Amino acid sequence: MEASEVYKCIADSQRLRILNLLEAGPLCVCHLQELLKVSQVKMSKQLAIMKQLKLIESHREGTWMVYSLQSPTNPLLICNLNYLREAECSECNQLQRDLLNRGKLILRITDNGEDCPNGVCQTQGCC
Amino acid sequence: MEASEVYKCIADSQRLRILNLLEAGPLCVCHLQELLKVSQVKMSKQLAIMKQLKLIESHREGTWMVYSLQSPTNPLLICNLNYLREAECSECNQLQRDLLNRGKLILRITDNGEDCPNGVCQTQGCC
DNA sequence: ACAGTATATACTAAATATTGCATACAACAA
DNA sequence: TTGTTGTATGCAATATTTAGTATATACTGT
Repeated sequence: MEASEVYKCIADSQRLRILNLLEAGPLCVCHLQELLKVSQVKMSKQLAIMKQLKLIESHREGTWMVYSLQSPTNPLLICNLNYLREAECSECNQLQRDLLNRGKLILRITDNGEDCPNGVCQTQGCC
Repeated sequence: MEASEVYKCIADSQRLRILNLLEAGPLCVCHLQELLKVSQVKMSKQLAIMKQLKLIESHREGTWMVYSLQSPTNPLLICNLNYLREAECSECNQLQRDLLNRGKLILRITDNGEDCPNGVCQTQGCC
């Protein structure tokens, strides 16, 4: 894949945030929506864009669609995620906060026994 | 500066090529035009975009405008240029070829004693 | 078969980015 | 001053991206 396609993708900070979250583990659409506080339509479209680029992949679990980084993961993407996690800018701080919120979300789901894609929360540190 | 602004900038492969060339040393507009085979208007506009983002800076030498990476250089930009120089994709190969062509251009200029911004070719490995 | 939940897509309007032409400006040389 | 070269910019046309509404699909439970 061309580098510029990856850049165009991560030039949108919402998409960057999604990729950052997915690098930590798979998530279903509704939880991504909740973490990013974004409408269903928009989330679905963002995911479709990245799926088309083969940066992410999805599988169905009942009515849920669970998304994860496509393996083998794109090295340019990983390179940039690693860089941004250490860097200082408001977007970078957001990426950190997102990961913390992901942790809280998973905790809440397991604690409350909330519905979640089949066994994913327990077995894969998600969703 | 926000990361997404850098990404939006380098998502355009022409701008990426310009930045790659400038990382090797300063160049004036007409030589950038020649190396990228692009119209004067377009080159000028691309440079204006990157100057506004403070990724590059310029100074005048007679009628020439000489552009270089703004120092301190943007670390995210450098990180990506370094990555792409080692990577395998058609855009990455283009970056390599551009650097070779830059070498040939400088050689030709010094050999032929072509006009060039004052002393730049001799003293700074350019232009 | 029907209703409900989760997700995707078609279509449209609005916002942004890109392109090219014409023109302006800045320095220089005659 | 005038002409020339190198470069920048205003403007209009075009292309691309984004955002929202409505609707469709896929699965589940009854």
